[in-house]
Amino acid sequence: MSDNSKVRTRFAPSPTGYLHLGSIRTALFCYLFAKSKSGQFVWRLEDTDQERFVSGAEAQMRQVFDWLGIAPDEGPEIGGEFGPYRQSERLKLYQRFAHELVDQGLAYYSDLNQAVIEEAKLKAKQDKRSFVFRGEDFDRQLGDNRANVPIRFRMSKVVGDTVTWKDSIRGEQTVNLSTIEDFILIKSDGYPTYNFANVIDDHLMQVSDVIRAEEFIASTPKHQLLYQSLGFAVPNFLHLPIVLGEDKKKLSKRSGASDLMLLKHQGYLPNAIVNYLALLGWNPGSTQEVFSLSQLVAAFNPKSLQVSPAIYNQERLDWFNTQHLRMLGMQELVEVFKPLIKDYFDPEWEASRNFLSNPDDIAYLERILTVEKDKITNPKQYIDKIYFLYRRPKFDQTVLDRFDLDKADFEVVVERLLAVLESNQDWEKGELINLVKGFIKSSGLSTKFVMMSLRASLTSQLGAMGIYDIMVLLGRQESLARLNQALEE
RNA sequence: GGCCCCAUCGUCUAGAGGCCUAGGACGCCGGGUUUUCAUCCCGGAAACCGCGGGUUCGAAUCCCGCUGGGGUCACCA
Repeated sequence: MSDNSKVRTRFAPSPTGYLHLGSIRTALFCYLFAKSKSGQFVWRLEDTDQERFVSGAEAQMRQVFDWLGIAPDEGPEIGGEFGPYRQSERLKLYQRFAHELVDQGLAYYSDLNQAVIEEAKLKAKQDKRSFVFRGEDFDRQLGDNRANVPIRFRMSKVVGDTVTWKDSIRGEQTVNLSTIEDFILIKSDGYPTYNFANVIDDHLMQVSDVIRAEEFIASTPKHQLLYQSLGFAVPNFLHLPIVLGEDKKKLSKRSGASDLMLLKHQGYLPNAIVNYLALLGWNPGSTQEVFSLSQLVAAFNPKSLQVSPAIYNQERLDWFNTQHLRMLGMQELVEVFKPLIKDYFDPEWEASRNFLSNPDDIAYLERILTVEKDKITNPKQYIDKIYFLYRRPKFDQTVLDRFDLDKADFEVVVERLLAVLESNQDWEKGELINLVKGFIKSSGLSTKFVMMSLRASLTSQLGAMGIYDIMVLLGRQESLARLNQALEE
Protein backbone atom coordinates (compact mmCIF):
# COMPACT_ATOMS: atom_id res chain seq x y z
CA MET A 1 0.00 0.00 0.00
CA SER A 2 2.48 2.61 -1.05
CA ASP A 3 0.12 4.48 -3.30
CA ASN A 4 0.91 8.03 -2.35
CA SER A 5 -2.12 9.43 -4.06
CA LYS A 6 -4.46 7.91 -1.54
CA VAL A 7 -2.97 8.62 1.83
CA ARG A 8 -5.48 8.20 4.61
CA THR A 9 -4.64 8.38 8.29
CA ARG A 10 -6.91 7.95 11.21
CA PHE A 11 -7.14 8.99 14.80
CA ALA A 12 -9.16 6.43 16.74
CA PRO A 13 -9.61 7.31 20.40
CA SER A 14 -11.94 5.60 22.79
CA PRO A 15 -14.47 7.86 24.49
CA THR A 16 -13.33 7.00 27.99
CA GLY A 17 -12.29 10.44 29.16
CA TYR A 18 -10.56 13.61 28.16
CA LEU A 19 -7.93 13.72 25.51
CA HIS A 20 -4.57 14.55 27.01
CA LEU A 21 -1.65 16.28 25.35
CA GLY A 22 -0.07 12.99 24.35
CA SER A 23 -3.03 11.78 22.36
CA ILE A 24 -3.58 15.21 20.93
CA ARG A 25 -0.05 15.12 19.62
CA THR A 26 -0.77 11.76 18.03
CA ALA A 27 -3.83 13.24 16.35
CA LEU A 28 -1.74 16.18 15.19
CA PHE A 29 0.85 13.95 13.58
CA CYS A 30 -1.87 11.92 11.88
CA TYR A 31 -3.27 15.17 10.55
CA LEU A 32 0.11 16.52 9.42
CA PHE A 33 1.03 13.25 7.77
CA ALA A 34 -2.19 13.10 5.78
CA LYS A 35 -2.33 16.77 4.87
CA SER A 36 1.32 16.97 3.87
CA LYS A 37 0.47 14.33 1.28
CA SER A 38 -2.85 15.82 0.28
CA GLY A 39 -4.59 12.94 1.96
CA GLN A 40 -7.49 12.54 4.32
CA PHE A 41 -7.59 12.52 8.05
CA VAL A 42 -10.27 10.29 9.52
CA TRP A 43 -11.65 10.36 13.02
CA ARG A 44 -13.13 7.12 14.32
CA LEU A 45 -14.64 6.51 17.72
CA GLU A 46 -13.63 3.22 19.31
CA ASP A 47 -16.52 2.92 21.70
CA THR A 48 -16.52 -0.82 22.19
CA ASP A 49 -16.06 -0.76 25.92
CA GLN A 50 -19.51 -0.35 27.36
CA GLU A 51 -18.25 -0.09 30.91
CA ARG A 52 -15.72 2.65 30.50
CA PHE A 53 -17.83 4.73 28.16
CA VAL A 54 -18.00 8.38 29.13
CA SER A 55 -20.83 10.33 27.60
CA GLY A 56 -19.69 13.75 26.55
CA ALA A 57 -16.21 12.57 25.67
CA GLU A 58 -17.03 12.55 21.99
CA ALA A 59 -18.31 16.12 22.09
CA GLN A 60 -15.22 17.21 23.94
CA MET A 61 -13.00 15.66 21.28
CA ARG A 62 -14.90 17.46 18.62
CA GLN A 63 -14.33 20.68 20.50
CA VAL A 64 -10.60 19.98 20.68
CA PHE A 65 -10.32 19.41 16.93
CA ASP A 66 -12.28 22.56 16.23
CA TRP A 67 -10.26 24.70 18.54
CA LEU A 68 -6.91 23.41 17.35
CA GLY A 69 -7.90 23.54 13.71
CA ILE A 70 -7.14 19.88 13.14
CA ALA A 71 -10.30 19.23 11.23
CA PRO A 72 -11.07 15.59 10.40
CA ASP A 73 -12.33 14.99 6.87
CA GLU A 74 -14.55 12.18 8.07
CA GLY A 75 -15.95 11.14 11.42
CA PRO A 76 -19.04 10.81 13.58
CA GLU A 77 -21.46 13.70 12.95
CA ILE A 78 -19.18 14.81 10.13
CA GLY A 79 -20.00 11.79 8.00
CA GLY A 80 -18.11 10.36 5.06
CA GLU A 81 -18.42 7.48 2.63
CA PHE A 82 -16.96 4.89 4.98
CA GLY A 83 -19.30 5.41 7.91
CA PRO A 84 -20.62 4.90 10.41
CA TYR A 85 -17.60 6.11 12.35
CA ARG A 86 -18.63 4.88 15.74
CA GLN A 87 -17.70 1.26 16.27
CA SER A 88 -20.78 0.65 18.37
CA GLU A 89 -22.76 1.22 15.18
CA ARG A 90 -20.75 -1.33 13.22
CA LEU A 91 -21.32 -4.42 15.34
CA LYS A 92 -22.83 -6.52 12.54
CA LEU A 93 -19.75 -5.95 10.44
CA TYR A 94 -17.41 -7.37 13.04
CA GLN A 95 -19.72 -10.30 13.65
CA ARG A 96 -19.71 -11.11 9.98
CA PHE A 97 -15.92 -11.19 9.70
CA ALA A 98 -15.60 -13.11 12.94
CA HIS A 99 -17.97 -15.78 11.70
CA GLU A 100 -16.03 -15.97 8.50
CA LEU A 101 -12.92 -16.79 10.50
CA VAL A 102 -14.80 -19.33 12.60
CA ASP A 103 -16.06 -21.03 9.44
CA GLN A 104 -12.51 -21.26 8.19
CA GLY A 105 -11.37 -22.71 11.49
CA LEU A 106 -9.18 -19.69 12.15
CA ALA A 107 -11.23 -18.71 15.17
CA TYR A 108 -13.41 -20.50 17.66
CA TYR A 109 -15.99 -20.00 20.36
CA SER A 110 -14.40 -20.26 23.75
CA ASP A 111 -16.62 -20.39 26.81
CA LEU A 112 -13.81 -21.39 29.08
CA ASN A 113 -14.26 -20.32 32.66
CA GLN A 114 -12.15 -17.31 33.51
CA ALA A 115 -11.07 -18.97 36.74
CA VAL A 116 -9.38 -21.79 34.85
CA ILE A 117 -7.32 -19.32 32.89
CA GLU A 118 -6.43 -17.35 35.98
CA GLU A 119 -5.19 -20.52 37.59
CA ALA A 120 -2.99 -21.38 34.64
CA LYS A 121 -1.71 -17.85 34.61
CA LEU A 122 -0.74 -18.04 38.25
CA LYS A 123 1.05 -21.29 37.73
CA ALA A 124 3.01 -19.82 34.86
CA LYS A 125 4.07 -16.98 37.06
CA GLN A 126 5.29 -19.38 39.71
CA ASP A 127 7.29 -21.19 37.06
CA LYS A 128 8.78 -17.83 36.04
CA ARG A 129 7.60 -18.04 32.49
CA SER A 130 5.11 -15.94 30.60
CA PHE A 131 1.59 -17.16 30.16
CA VAL A 132 0.39 -17.64 26.63
CA PHE A 133 -3.14 -18.90 26.41
CA ARG A 134 -3.81 -21.50 23.76
CA GLY A 135 -7.25 -23.08 23.46
CA GLU A 136 -5.84 -26.49 22.59
CA ASP A 137 -4.77 -27.04 26.16
CA PHE A 138 -8.26 -26.40 27.38
CA ASP A 139 -10.37 -27.82 24.58
CA ARG A 140 -13.90 -28.75 25.46
CA GLN A 141 -17.15 -29.47 23.74
CA LEU A 142 -19.51 -26.60 23.19
CA GLY A 143 -23.27 -27.11 23.06
CA ASP A 144 -25.66 -25.46 20.68
CA ASN A 145 -25.96 -22.27 22.65
CA ARG A 146 -23.33 -19.92 21.39
CA ALA A 147 -24.86 -16.69 22.54
CA ASN A 148 -22.74 -14.76 25.05
CA VAL A 149 -19.70 -16.86 24.22
CA PRO A 150 -16.54 -15.01 23.17
CA ILE A 151 -14.71 -15.81 19.96
CA ARG A 152 -10.97 -16.34 20.03
CA PHE A 153 -8.37 -16.35 17.30
CA ARG A 154 -6.83 -19.78 16.75
CA MET A 155 -3.04 -19.47 16.81
CA SER A 156 -2.43 -23.10 15.99
CA LYS A 157 -3.68 -22.49 12.46
CA VAL A 158 -1.05 -19.86 11.79
CA VAL A 159 1.87 -21.11 9.71
CA GLY A 160 5.45 -20.09 10.38
CA ASP A 161 7.39 -19.21 13.50
CA THR A 162 7.40 -15.43 13.41
CA VAL A 163 5.42 -12.40 12.29
CA THR A 164 7.25 -9.55 10.66
CA TRP A 165 6.24 -6.06 9.71
CA LYS A 166 7.90 -2.81 8.92
CA ASP A 167 7.49 0.25 11.05
CA SER A 168 7.96 3.45 9.05
CA ILE A 169 10.36 4.94 11.56
CA ARG A 170 11.56 1.94 13.54
CA GLY A 171 12.36 -0.41 10.73
CA GLU A 172 11.64 -4.10 10.52
CA GLN A 173 10.02 -5.73 13.53
CA THR A 174 9.86 -9.42 14.21
CA VAL A 175 7.96 -11.22 16.91
CA ASN A 176 7.90 -14.89 17.75
CA LEU A 177 4.50 -16.53 17.34
CA SER A 178 4.99 -18.44 20.54
CA THR A 179 4.49 -15.23 22.50
CA ILE A 180 1.01 -14.65 21.14
CA GLU A 181 -2.04 -16.14 22.78
CA ASP A 182 -5.41 -17.09 21.36
CA PHE A 183 -6.66 -13.53 21.73
CA ILE A 184 -10.29 -12.56 21.86
CA LEU A 185 -12.00 -11.20 18.77
CA ILE A 186 -15.56 -10.83 19.96
CA LYS A 187 -16.36 -10.36 23.63
CA SER A 188 -19.22 -12.14 25.34
CA ASP A 189 -21.32 -8.99 25.10
CA GLY A 190 -21.09 -9.24 21.34
CA TYR A 191 -18.79 -6.22 21.03
CA PRO A 192 -15.45 -6.64 19.26
CA THR A 193 -12.16 -6.14 21.05
CA TYR A 194 -9.86 -3.31 20.04
CA ASN A 195 -7.55 -5.70 18.25
CA PHE A 196 -10.26 -7.00 15.99
CA ALA A 197 -12.36 -3.90 15.30
CA ASN A 198 -9.24 -1.92 14.65
CA VAL A 199 -8.09 -4.14 11.82
CA ILE A 200 -11.52 -4.49 10.24
CA ASP A 201 -12.13 -0.75 10.28
CA ASP A 202 -8.70 0.31 9.09
CA HIS A 203 -9.20 -1.97 6.15
CA LEU A 204 -12.78 -0.98 5.41
CA MET A 205 -12.01 2.69 5.81
CA GLN A 206 -9.04 2.30 3.50
CA VAL A 207 -6.51 3.64 5.94
CA SER A 208 -3.12 3.70 4.25
CA ASP A 209 -0.99 4.63 7.24
CA VAL A 210 -1.70 3.53 10.76
CA ILE A 211 -0.12 6.16 12.99
CA ARG A 212 -0.56 5.59 16.67
CA ALA A 213 1.28 5.69 19.98
CA GLU A 214 4.13 3.42 20.98
CA GLU A 215 2.04 1.50 23.47
CA PHE A 216 0.40 -0.29 20.56
CA ILE A 217 3.60 -1.84 19.27
CA ALA A 218 2.99 -4.88 21.41
CA SER A 219 -0.40 -5.57 19.87
CA THR A 220 0.72 -5.02 16.31
CA PRO A 221 1.72 -8.67 15.67
CA LYS A 222 -1.87 -9.66 16.41
CA HIS A 223 -3.05 -7.16 13.87
CA GLN A 224 -0.62 -8.54 11.32
CA LEU A 225 -2.01 -12.02 11.84
CA LEU A 226 -5.51 -10.71 11.39
CA TYR A 227 -4.65 -8.92 8.16
CA GLN A 228 -3.18 -12.16 6.86
CA SER A 229 -6.07 -14.33 7.93
CA LEU A 230 -8.68 -11.96 6.58
CA GLY A 231 -6.80 -11.53 3.34
CA PHE A 232 -6.57 -7.78 3.78
CA ALA A 233 -3.82 -5.64 2.32
CA VAL A 234 -1.48 -4.50 5.07
CA PRO A 235 -1.19 -0.74 5.64
CA ASN A 236 1.96 1.08 6.72
CA PHE A 237 2.58 1.31 10.43
CA LEU A 238 4.18 4.12 12.33
CA HIS A 239 4.46 4.09 16.10
CA LEU A 240 5.03 7.42 17.75
CA PRO A 241 7.03 7.69 20.95
CA ILE A 242 5.01 8.56 24.01
CA VAL A 243 5.02 11.86 25.84
CA LEU A 244 6.26 11.82 29.41
CA GLY A 245 5.30 14.29 32.13
CA GLU A 246 7.86 16.52 33.81
CA ASP A 247 8.23 13.80 36.40
CA LYS A 248 9.35 11.53 33.57
CA LYS A 249 6.30 9.40 34.11
CA LYS A 250 3.69 8.76 31.48
CA LEU A 251 1.56 11.83 30.95
CA SER A 252 -1.63 11.71 32.94
CA LYS A 253 -4.33 13.99 34.22
CA ARG A 254 -2.21 14.69 37.25
CA SER A 255 0.75 15.88 35.22
CA GLY A 256 -0.73 19.34 35.28
CA ALA A 257 -1.52 20.82 31.94
CA SER A 258 -2.69 17.66 30.29
CA ASP A 259 -6.22 18.96 29.96
CA LEU A 260 -6.36 21.06 26.84
CA MET A 261 -9.40 23.05 27.85
CA LEU A 262 -7.64 24.04 31.03
CA LEU A 263 -4.80 25.35 28.92
CA LYS A 264 -7.31 27.27 26.86
CA HIS A 265 -8.69 28.93 29.96
CA GLN A 266 -5.20 30.01 30.89
CA GLY A 267 -4.78 31.95 27.70
CA TYR A 268 -2.81 29.48 25.65
CA LEU A 269 -3.31 29.87 21.92
CA PRO A 270 -4.24 26.88 19.78
CA ASN A 271 -1.47 27.70 17.33
CA ALA A 272 1.07 27.77 20.13
CA ILE A 273 0.00 24.38 21.44
CA VAL A 274 0.06 22.87 17.98
CA ASN A 275 3.46 24.41 17.33
CA TYR A 276 4.90 23.15 20.59
CA LEU A 277 3.48 19.68 20.22
CA ALA A 278 4.71 19.34 16.65
CA LEU A 279 8.26 20.12 17.70
CA LEU A 280 8.04 17.65 20.53
CA GLY A 281 9.32 14.57 18.77
CA TRP A 282 9.79 16.03 15.35
CA ASN A 283 12.06 18.62 13.74
CA PRO A 284 11.66 20.58 10.53
CA GLY A 285 15.22 20.01 9.39
CA SER A 286 16.00 23.69 9.88
CA THR A 287 16.43 25.99 12.84
CA GLN A 288 12.96 27.46 12.37
CA GLU A 289 10.93 27.10 15.53
CA VAL A 290 7.78 29.13 15.07
CA PHE A 291 5.21 27.62 12.74
CA SER A 292 1.56 28.05 11.93
CA LEU A 293 -0.49 24.92 11.27
CA SER A 294 -0.29 25.36 7.51
CA GLN A 295 3.45 25.94 7.69
CA LEU A 296 3.74 22.71 9.62
CA VAL A 297 1.81 20.88 6.95
CA ALA A 298 4.17 22.24 4.33
CA ALA A 299 7.29 21.38 6.31
CA PHE A 300 6.23 18.02 7.67
CA ASN A 301 8.34 14.99 6.91
CA PRO A 302 7.83 11.75 8.85
CA LYS A 303 11.49 10.87 8.39
CA SER A 304 12.37 13.46 11.04
CA LEU A 305 10.07 11.90 13.59
CA GLN A 306 11.80 11.04 16.83
CA VAL A 307 11.79 7.49 18.01
CA SER A 308 12.50 8.03 21.70
CA PRO A 309 10.08 9.46 24.28
CA ALA A 310 9.90 13.20 24.88
CA ILE A 311 9.29 15.03 28.12
CA TYR A 312 6.64 17.69 28.31
CA ASN A 313 8.01 21.06 29.32
CA GLN A 314 5.69 23.90 30.27
CA GLU A 315 8.31 26.63 30.01
CA ARG A 316 8.92 25.84 26.41
CA LEU A 317 5.17 25.86 25.75
CA ASP A 318 5.06 29.29 27.39
CA TRP A 319 7.71 30.55 25.04
CA PHE A 320 5.80 29.32 22.00
CA ASN A 321 2.69 30.95 23.39
CA THR A 322 4.53 34.25 23.66
CA GLN A 323 5.67 33.98 20.06
CA HIS A 324 2.17 33.37 18.81
CA LEU A 325 0.69 36.02 21.09
CA ARG A 326 2.92 38.59 19.37
CA MET A 327 1.44 37.72 16.01
CA LEU A 328 -2.09 38.53 17.09
CA GLY A 329 -3.96 41.66 16.06
CA MET A 330 -5.59 43.84 18.70
CA GLN A 331 -9.06 42.41 18.23
CA GLU A 332 -7.78 38.85 18.57
CA LEU A 333 -5.79 39.78 21.64
CA VAL A 334 -8.88 41.31 23.22
CA GLU A 335 -10.77 38.08 22.54
CA VAL A 336 -8.07 36.11 24.33
CA PHE A 337 -8.24 38.32 27.37
CA LYS A 338 -11.97 38.81 27.63
CA PRO A 339 -12.74 35.41 29.15
CA LEU A 340 -9.65 35.54 31.34
CA ILE A 341 -10.59 38.88 32.84
CA LYS A 342 -14.16 37.81 33.26
CA ASP A 343 -13.17 34.56 34.98
CA TYR A 344 -10.89 36.48 37.25
CA PHE A 345 -13.51 38.90 38.42
CA ASP A 346 -16.70 36.93 38.39
CA PRO A 347 -16.18 34.70 41.40
CA GLU A 348 -15.33 37.52 43.77
CA TRP A 349 -17.20 40.42 42.34
CA GLU A 350 -20.93 40.00 41.93
CA ALA A 351 -21.34 43.35 40.25
CA SER A 352 -19.04 42.14 37.51
CA ARG A 353 -21.63 39.73 36.13
CA ASN A 354 -22.14 42.22 33.38
CA PHE A 355 -18.49 43.04 33.26
CA LEU A 356 -17.21 43.41 29.73
CA SER A 357 -20.67 43.58 28.23
CA ASN A 358 -20.25 47.30 28.62
CA PRO A 359 -18.43 48.86 25.62
CA ASP A 360 -16.47 51.06 28.01
CA ASP A 361 -14.98 47.98 29.65
CA ILE A 362 -13.87 46.62 26.32
CA ALA A 363 -12.41 49.96 25.38
CA TYR A 364 -10.48 50.07 28.64
CA LEU A 365 -9.16 46.57 28.12
CA GLU A 366 -8.10 47.57 24.66
CA ARG A 367 -6.24 50.60 26.04
CA ILE A 368 -4.35 48.36 28.43
CA LEU A 369 -3.47 45.85 25.78
CA THR A 370 -2.38 48.52 23.34
CA VAL A 371 0.21 49.66 25.83
CA GLU A 372 1.26 46.16 26.79
CA LYS A 373 0.88 44.27 23.54
CA ASP A 374 4.51 43.31 23.07
CA LYS A 375 5.31 42.63 26.67
CA ILE A 376 2.87 39.95 27.65
CA THR A 377 4.35 36.50 28.02
CA ASN A 378 1.78 34.68 30.10
CA PRO A 379 -1.84 35.84 29.88
CA LYS A 380 -3.04 34.15 33.03
CA GLN A 381 -0.24 35.52 35.17
CA TYR A 382 -0.61 38.84 33.48
CA ILE A 383 -4.10 39.30 34.87
CA ASP A 384 -2.63 39.10 38.34
CA LYS A 385 -0.23 41.85 37.45
CA ILE A 386 -2.82 44.27 36.15
CA TYR A 387 -5.45 43.52 38.72
CA PHE A 388 -4.63 46.81 40.44
CA LEU A 389 -5.91 48.69 37.40
CA TYR A 390 -9.40 47.43 38.09
CA ARG A 391 -9.53 47.62 41.83
CA ARG A 392 -7.66 49.81 44.26
CA PRO A 393 -5.40 47.61 46.37
CA LYS A 394 -5.11 48.01 50.12
CA PHE A 395 -2.11 49.98 51.18
CA ASP A 396 -0.32 49.21 54.42
CA GLN A 397 3.08 48.86 56.03
CA THR A 398 3.72 45.50 54.36
CA VAL A 399 3.78 47.23 51.00
CA LEU A 400 6.63 49.45 52.10
CA ASP A 401 8.46 46.44 53.47
CA ARG A 402 8.13 44.70 50.17
CA PHE A 403 9.58 47.68 48.37
CA ASP A 404 12.23 48.09 51.01
CA LEU A 405 11.21 51.72 51.51
CA ASP A 406 11.69 53.77 54.66
CA LYS A 407 8.36 55.04 55.93
CA ALA A 408 9.44 58.56 56.80
CA ASP A 409 11.34 59.09 53.54
CA PHE A 410 8.49 57.62 51.60
CA GLU A 411 5.92 59.98 53.08
CA VAL A 412 7.99 63.04 52.38
CA VAL A 413 8.45 62.12 48.73
CA VAL A 414 4.84 61.22 48.14
CA GLU A 415 3.68 64.42 49.73
CA ARG A 416 5.91 66.55 47.53
CA LEU A 417 5.07 64.46 44.48
CA LEU A 418 1.41 64.92 45.17
CA ALA A 419 1.79 68.67 45.24
CA VAL A 420 3.51 68.62 41.88
CA LEU A 421 1.03 66.30 40.23
CA GLU A 422 -2.05 68.01 41.60
CA SER A 423 -1.02 71.20 39.92
CA ASN A 424 -1.31 69.45 36.58
CA GLN A 425 -4.63 69.17 34.84
CA ASP A 426 -3.74 67.53 31.52
CA TRP A 427 -2.69 64.11 32.74
CA GLU A 428 -1.11 63.14 29.51
CA LYS A 429 1.88 60.82 29.36
CA GLY A 430 4.45 63.22 27.95
CA GLU A 431 3.47 65.87 30.46
CA LEU A 432 3.67 63.41 33.36
CA ILE A 433 7.14 62.34 32.34
CA ASN A 434 8.29 65.96 32.29
CA LEU A 435 6.72 66.60 35.64
CA VAL A 436 8.27 63.63 37.39
CA LYS A 437 11.63 64.06 35.73
CA GLY A 438 11.65 67.71 36.70
CA PHE A 439 10.78 66.77 40.24
CA ILE A 440 13.60 64.24 40.43
CA LYS A 441 16.07 66.75 39.14
CA SER A 442 15.06 69.55 41.49
CA SER A 443 14.72 67.30 44.52
CA GLY A 444 18.07 65.65 44.07
CA LEU A 445 16.54 62.28 44.97
CA SER A 446 17.46 59.07 43.21
CA THR A 447 15.30 58.05 40.28
CA LYS A 448 14.88 54.60 41.62
CA PHE A 449 13.61 55.82 44.97
CA VAL A 450 11.06 58.18 43.46
CA MET A 451 9.81 55.62 40.95
CA MET A 452 9.53 52.96 43.59
CA SER A 453 7.57 55.25 45.87
CA LEU A 454 5.20 56.03 43.04
CA ARG A 455 4.88 52.39 42.14
CA ALA A 456 4.20 51.39 45.71
CA SER A 457 1.50 54.01 46.16
CA LEU A 458 -0.25 53.30 42.90
CA THR A 459 -0.04 49.53 42.66
CA SER A 460 1.12 48.10 45.97
CA GLN A 461 3.04 45.52 44.01
CA LEU A 462 6.43 44.95 42.48
CA GLY A 463 6.69 44.58 38.75
CA ALA A 464 3.65 45.60 36.79
CA MET A 465 3.80 47.92 33.80
CA GLY A 466 5.54 51.23 33.26
CA ILE A 467 4.73 53.93 35.82
CA TYR A 468 3.59 56.58 33.37
CA ASP A 469 1.29 54.16 31.58
CA ILE A 470 -0.17 53.23 34.92
CA MET A 471 -0.91 56.81 35.77
CA VAL A 472 -2.55 57.46 32.43
CA LEU A 473 -4.63 54.29 32.59
CA LEU A 474 -5.71 55.00 36.14
CA GLY A 475 -6.57 58.59 35.32
CA ARG A 476 -5.93 61.75 37.30
CA GLN A 477 -8.55 61.33 39.94
CA GLU A 478 -7.74 57.74 40.83
CA SER A 479 -3.99 58.27 40.73
CA LEU A 480 -4.16 61.19 43.11
CA ALA A 481 -6.55 59.31 45.35
CA ARG A 482 -4.11 56.44 45.65
CA LEU A 483 -1.25 58.75 46.44
CA ASN A 484 -3.36 60.30 49.16
CA GLN A 485 -4.33 56.93 50.51
CA ALA A 486 -0.69 55.94 50.79
CA LEU A 487 -0.08 59.03 52.85
CA GLU A 488 -2.92 58.37 55.27
CA GLU A 489 -1.66 54.94 56.16
C1' G B 1 9.67 -11.89 35.31
C1' G B 2 8.78 -12.93 29.51
C1' C B 3 8.55 -10.26 24.98
C1' C B 4 9.34 -5.54 22.62
C1' C B 5 11.09 -0.32 22.13
C1' C B 6 14.59 3.47 23.36
C1' A B 7 19.46 6.09 25.00
C1' U B 8 23.47 13.70 22.53
C1' C B 9 23.45 19.91 27.51
C1' G B 10 18.16 20.07 33.14
C1' U B 11 14.37 19.99 28.73
C1' C B 12 13.12 19.94 23.08
C1' U B 13 16.65 18.78 19.50
C1' A B 14 20.92 19.08 15.04
C1' G B 15 24.19 15.28 13.93
C1' A B 16 23.10 9.53 8.85
C1' G B 17 32.55 7.79 9.67
C1' G B 18 36.48 12.92 9.00
C1' C B 19 32.75 19.68 8.30
C1' C B 20 32.18 18.15 16.09
C1' U B 21 37.75 21.34 20.41
C1' A B 22 29.29 18.48 19.36
C1' G B 23 25.36 23.27 16.57
C1' G B 24 20.31 25.63 17.58
C1' A B 25 16.05 26.51 20.98
C1' C B 26 13.62 26.68 26.07
C1' G B 27 15.14 27.51 30.94
C1' C B 28 19.25 29.43 34.03
C1' C B 29 23.34 33.15 35.07
C1' G B 30 25.81 37.93 33.71
C1' G B 31 25.76 42.59 31.01
C1' G B 32 23.37 46.46 27.98
C1' U B 33 18.79 49.34 26.43
C1' U B 34 14.63 51.28 29.40
C1' U B 35 16.22 57.59 34.51
C1' U B 36 10.92 52.72 37.00
C1' C B 37 8.46 47.28 35.49
C1' A B 38 8.49 44.40 31.51
C1' U B 39 9.92 43.75 26.50
C1' C B 40 14.22 43.67 23.61
C1' C B 41 19.64 43.07 22.55
C1' C B 42 24.45 40.93 23.70
C1' G B 43 27.39 37.41 26.34
C1' G B 44 28.12 32.97 29.53
C1' A B 45 27.76 28.34 32.05
C1' A B 46 25.59 23.77 30.62
C1' A B 47 26.21 17.06 27.06
C1' C B 48 34.12 14.02 27.74
C1' C B 49 27.60 12.13 22.99
C1' G B 50 24.77 6.18 29.44
C1' C B 51 29.08 2.48 30.39
C1' G B 52 32.59 -1.21 28.37
C1' G B 53 34.53 -3.62 24.33
C1' G B 54 35.35 -4.01 19.21
C1' U B 55 35.49 -2.48 13.44
C1' U B 56 38.33 1.63 11.08
C1' C B 57 43.93 5.66 9.47
C1' G B 58 39.60 8.01 11.89
C1' A B 59 33.15 6.85 15.57
C1' A B 60 28.32 10.76 18.78
C1' U B 61 27.70 8.31 14.10
C1' C B 62 28.76 0.92 12.37
C1' C B 63 28.80 -4.03 15.50
C1' C B 64 28.51 -6.71 20.32
C1' G B 65 27.77 -6.77 25.58
C1' C B 66 26.18 -4.23 29.91
C1' U B 67 23.44 -0.61 32.43
C1' G B 68 19.42 2.57 32.66
C1' G B 69 14.58 4.23 31.10
C1' G B 70 9.96 3.08 28.76
C1' G B 71 6.01 0.00 26.66
C1' U B 72 3.23 -4.47 26.94
C1' C B 73 1.64 -9.06 28.85
C1' A B 74 -7.34 -7.96 29.95
C1' C B 75 -13.82 -10.46 27.40
C1' C B 76 -9.24 -1.82 28.03
C1' A B 77 -8.16 0.67 24.18
